[in-house]
Amino acid sequence: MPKRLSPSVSPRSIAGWVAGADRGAVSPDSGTLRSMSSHPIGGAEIRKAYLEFFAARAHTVVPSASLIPVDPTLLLTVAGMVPFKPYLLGDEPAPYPRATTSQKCIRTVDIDIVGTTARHLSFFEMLGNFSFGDYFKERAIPWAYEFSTEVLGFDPERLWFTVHHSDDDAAEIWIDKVGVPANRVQRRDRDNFWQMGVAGPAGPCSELFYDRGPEFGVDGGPVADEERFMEFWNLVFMQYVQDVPYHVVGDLPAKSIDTGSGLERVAVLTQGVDNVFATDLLHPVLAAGEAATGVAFGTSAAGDVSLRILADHGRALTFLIADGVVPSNEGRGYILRRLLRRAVRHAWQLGAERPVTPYLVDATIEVMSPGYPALRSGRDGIVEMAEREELRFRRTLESGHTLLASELEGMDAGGVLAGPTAFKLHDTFGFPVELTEEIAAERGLTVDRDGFDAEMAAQRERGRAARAKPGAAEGSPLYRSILDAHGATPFLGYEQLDLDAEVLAIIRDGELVREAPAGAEVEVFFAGTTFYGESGGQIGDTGSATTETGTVRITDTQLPVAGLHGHKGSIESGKIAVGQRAMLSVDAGRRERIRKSHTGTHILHSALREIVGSHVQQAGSLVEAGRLRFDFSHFSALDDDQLLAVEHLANERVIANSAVRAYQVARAEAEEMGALAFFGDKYGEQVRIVEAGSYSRELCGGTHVPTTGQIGPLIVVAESSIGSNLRRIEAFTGSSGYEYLTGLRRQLETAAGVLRVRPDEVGSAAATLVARTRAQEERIEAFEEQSRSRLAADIAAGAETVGRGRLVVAEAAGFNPEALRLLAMQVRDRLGTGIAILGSLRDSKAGLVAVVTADLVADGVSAAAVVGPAARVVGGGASRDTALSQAGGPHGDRLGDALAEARRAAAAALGG
RNA sequence: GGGGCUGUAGCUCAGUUGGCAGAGCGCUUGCAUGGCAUGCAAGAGGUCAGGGGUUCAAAUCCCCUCAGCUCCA
Repeated sequence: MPKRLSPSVSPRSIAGWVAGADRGAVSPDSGTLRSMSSHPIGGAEIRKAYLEFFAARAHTVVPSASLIPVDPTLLLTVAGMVPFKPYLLGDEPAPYPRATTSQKCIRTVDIDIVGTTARHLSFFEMLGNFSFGDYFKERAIPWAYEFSTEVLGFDPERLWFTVHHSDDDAAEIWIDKVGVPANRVQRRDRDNFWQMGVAGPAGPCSELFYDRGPEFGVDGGPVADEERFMEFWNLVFMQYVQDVPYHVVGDLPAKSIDTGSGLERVAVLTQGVDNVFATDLLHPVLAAGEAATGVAFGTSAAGDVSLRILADHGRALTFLIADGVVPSNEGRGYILRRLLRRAVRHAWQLGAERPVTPYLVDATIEVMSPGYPALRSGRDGIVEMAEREELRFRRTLESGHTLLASELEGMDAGGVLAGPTAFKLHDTFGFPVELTEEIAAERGLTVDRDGFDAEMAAQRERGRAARAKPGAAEGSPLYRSILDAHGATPFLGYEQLDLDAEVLAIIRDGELVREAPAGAEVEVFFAGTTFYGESGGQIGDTGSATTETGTVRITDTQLPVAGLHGHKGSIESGKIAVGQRAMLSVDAGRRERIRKSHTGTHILHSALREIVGSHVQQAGSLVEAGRLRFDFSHFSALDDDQLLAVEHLANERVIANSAVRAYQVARAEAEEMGALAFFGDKYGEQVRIVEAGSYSRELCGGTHVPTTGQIGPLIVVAESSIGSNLRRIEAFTGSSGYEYLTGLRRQLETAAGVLRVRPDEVGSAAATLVARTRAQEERIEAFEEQSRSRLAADIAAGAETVGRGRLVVAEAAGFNPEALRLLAMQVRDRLGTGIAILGSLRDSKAGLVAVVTADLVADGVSAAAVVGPAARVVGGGASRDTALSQAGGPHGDRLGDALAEARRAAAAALGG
């Protein structure tokens, strides 16, 4: 037993977690997991103890951030350090020297093995303590040991440790300072080196392992077996800078600590169970899976894997939806869809007939809402979203199932389903290959998995190739060097459009130059700028910059790296040089039109949320001079009434002419105010809020008009789909909106002139006209029918008896194929027994048709045989029907010959 | 961002090398019937998603647009 010390836990309560921890947790079969000693056992207890432990050591307790990271380069929050990345990388000053969190995370790289191991999860909570240039290894290591042994009560005899083979410091701290046996500190290479996969900070790490005992695997420490020796804590020591992975080029100025301890894994150890699914954090969700599918855990090995997947994915999808992710075919929406569909697929395989996601969501909320209260208030929306997607996928499964059945039809046992066929089912119809394999197996068949994988690889390659093309040469190091040399180039263009600023750097043809001559295409950087760099959907400003020796015409402004404004354009006259003062001047008219669109976008967004629903979330936008485009999440197309209502509300808000205010606040404050924030934008600790009236409040760095009235007409011109659950709305603003309306009015007046009615009568007049036209068409049709009838009678009257029936051959001018066929049928009906052959010349092309009465058809006479040779005479072909064969050809001048040919063939058929 | 697939009657879908637009279910009407998917008969219902092209002839082949499904990144 470890010696008992009084844990140094802060008495002050920690926001968010305490309530949850106090409720205790329920184990699968043994009542509460409230510990009898002072050691935490339940998941919520561990979470609380961890945060209190580090709070007592001067760490700021930071609430779990959203699964949607602020960092636009990341799809999801995949680790506890993600919210702190800017501080760890030194991009932004940390607001506190130390922090501790229990961070919700999603990681799907290991998704295929979830359920098959004791410890892999796609959704998990990461306990972490962080130091931003404050303490380093010397404290991180002893604290990790102290928490493990004294707070968690782990037996020191069972703890093992790894360090990087180069990291003597860490080994020394473990052995000499902490006093663990040297033989339990093992050295590893890349397993104990942390990096981002790209150039940047990196460092060795040290991990803590718990020996679960001989029944779990072989002896020899984590180097030998990671199932028996379970990793539960990773301490990352960020101390190096590397230019490419594994190539260290120097030391980091401020060394940092980033640790991560998987809450679920710790719970396995404190609760004495053998896998994460048996902990109080997962088991209730697994039980919900049993209830939903009617399959009890322990029935079969495959069933157990499925139930575990339901438990894990159920938690993941609940949290993803709660954080605003919508199932879609791209980005994080696609990850959600894949998790959800995998869960549904397993439920389906277990024979579940009812939707299972509502069970999983409710169980997850029950377990997790103490720590995440927002889950409970969002419950109905989460269930609706999940169930909607589940039902949709069930339909996909049904139709894929029938497709597969028809593919397997007629295959003998032992056969192999072709890889491309399996791939097509997967790629085109979304039918999982695992299901294909399983269903094939039921019939004694196998699937060519290699062929499938090859198709899959080809698909991936296509995606990569398409991706590699556009952003050819980024030249990011170049920009980085400018930023490092001069710092950020502040944007000063909210209040003014002109500015006197020094030229800091010039890039020409991908290289830094001292000066650039007339005609050169350049990207120029100034010490400050009034030009807005494209971001948040708002396009970059244009204008000019003039120095004492020349002028640059600026055609676009970008932010190649955060904080650095690149002004792209060409030297219009003279030359410019680094170090000169430049007079910057933004194209004021264009900026004004952009401002109108940007504020208009916010107003449109607020109107959409009000009319369509609060599930509407921004998924991207484009703000240009005079027009805007806004992408948002929504299930289906907006109907005309909704579109009209949105436009109406937006324009009411424009007309109300409310004030638009922009101000800076701390990020936490903004979140409390409920400002709408969106991924893809980068926000520091200080954020800018833009408010319009009382209805819109968004985090936004863009430029806006001071009052909404200045937006002018906001005219919605299009609403379309850009993928499932994603819509796009487009609108004109300002004078573009006005011009669009006047254009429409001109069109209307033109139409009114043509119709000779007042503009407000155009609709009814057009409707009347269409109705009258249709009536006339019907009358014409009737007349044609009559005249066709008379003509048919005349033609039939000219029939002569040949052999065993009557034969008539006639030519009628100007009949189209359809009319000719109808005529032929009428002739046939007046013939009794016989053959009719009609020809028509139209636009110098020949049309032919032959009909044979039913009794002759039964006798073996074929219309196709009669008219086929004739069709060849006019250079065409004939249909193969025996009762009626239609033919034709381009050589109208040969129609007479063709009819003669047809007559001969018909006479022969009649035996004449 | 890059692929694949689909769009035909109210619904589910057929439609052969391009040649008379169909089936089942549903609907209407009539007749039969002691029900639980009742039987028989008649009928209505179509911009073959929209537009352009090729062709003597296009639901069918080609191009564009719209809508939906799906995979990859």
